[in-house]
Amino acid sequence: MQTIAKYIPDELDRRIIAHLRADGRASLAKLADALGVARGTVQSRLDRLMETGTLLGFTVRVRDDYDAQSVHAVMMIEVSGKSTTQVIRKLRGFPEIQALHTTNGNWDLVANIRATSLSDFDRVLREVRLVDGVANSETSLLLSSV
Amino acid sequence: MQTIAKYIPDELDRRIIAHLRADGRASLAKLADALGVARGTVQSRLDRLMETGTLLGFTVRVRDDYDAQSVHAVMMIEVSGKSTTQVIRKLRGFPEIQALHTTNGNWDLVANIRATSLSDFDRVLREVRLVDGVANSETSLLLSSV
DNA sequence: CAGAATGTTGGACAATATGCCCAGCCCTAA
DNA sequence: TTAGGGCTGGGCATATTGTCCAACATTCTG
Repeated sequence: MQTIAKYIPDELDRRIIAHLRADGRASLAKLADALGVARGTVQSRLDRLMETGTLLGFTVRVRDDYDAQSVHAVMMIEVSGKSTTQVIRKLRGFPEIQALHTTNGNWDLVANIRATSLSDFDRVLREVRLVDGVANSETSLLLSSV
Repeated sequence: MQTIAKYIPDELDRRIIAHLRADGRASLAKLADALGVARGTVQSRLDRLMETGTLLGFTVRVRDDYDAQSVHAVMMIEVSGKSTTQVIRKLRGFPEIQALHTTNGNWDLVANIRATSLSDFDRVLREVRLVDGVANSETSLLLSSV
């Protein structure tokens, strides 16, 4: 087994992240301007933050009540063999998978799924189960928040 | 006072949002390509989604342990008999339970748990299992966001 | 200490992406 | 039928990105 040293963001990294949290689509030029550093610096920092996994990606903030009429579920996934990394890469391609976590115990991955309709949801489930390396899965539809 | 009619996103809006959730920095051209519509369409839709407040803004997804080292888990709960309502009431009293959903299938409830330490987490698990009406449970520690 | 490695800077450049405009087309409501 | 709204494909100027580079400062290392 290999020990992966976690990248520790420094002051500048944190300022970049703070700005991106407020505006995830800010251009590198604007960020560099706001932070008082060269554009290339922001660019390389951002690359590194992504490579090291400190930043997982970019997303959009949606109004709270947006998901009212959507299908929400949690899917537990068992991965066969050592293909976890590949499976993760594949699953990250599903826009319906809102969050993806590794886990311990009976399962290997926990996915948060959101689809726009039951048929859409059904399609996603089928597709996920067809992903190479997905050995088994168990899905719980979240019916209501209580 | 003026009544603001809430803008109702249609199918295309929702597909745009789904993609942006997966990649908030995707270019309009790529989105248009992926969705099979003209770039101008995506551009005007996105403008409208922002103007109407359906979309609140863009942000970055940061690795879980960036802010604090907290323990995050999802707990599947089976309730015995017809005591679901009572169990829910009890569980809602746990500050560590961030979200609680009813569900179908093998389990009755899905709880999102966040604790500040492993020992704290352990305490919560024990207490939940002691709640009257909780017949069975299965907890998956979420190790990392991927 | 000297040299190497790393990071930042300012600048350059081509390739992309954006913002804005247009005319034409289709559909729906009046 | 007419008007309005939305989508399309296109054009065009500007902004942004990805990628280099040489120069300089700082840190690490033997």
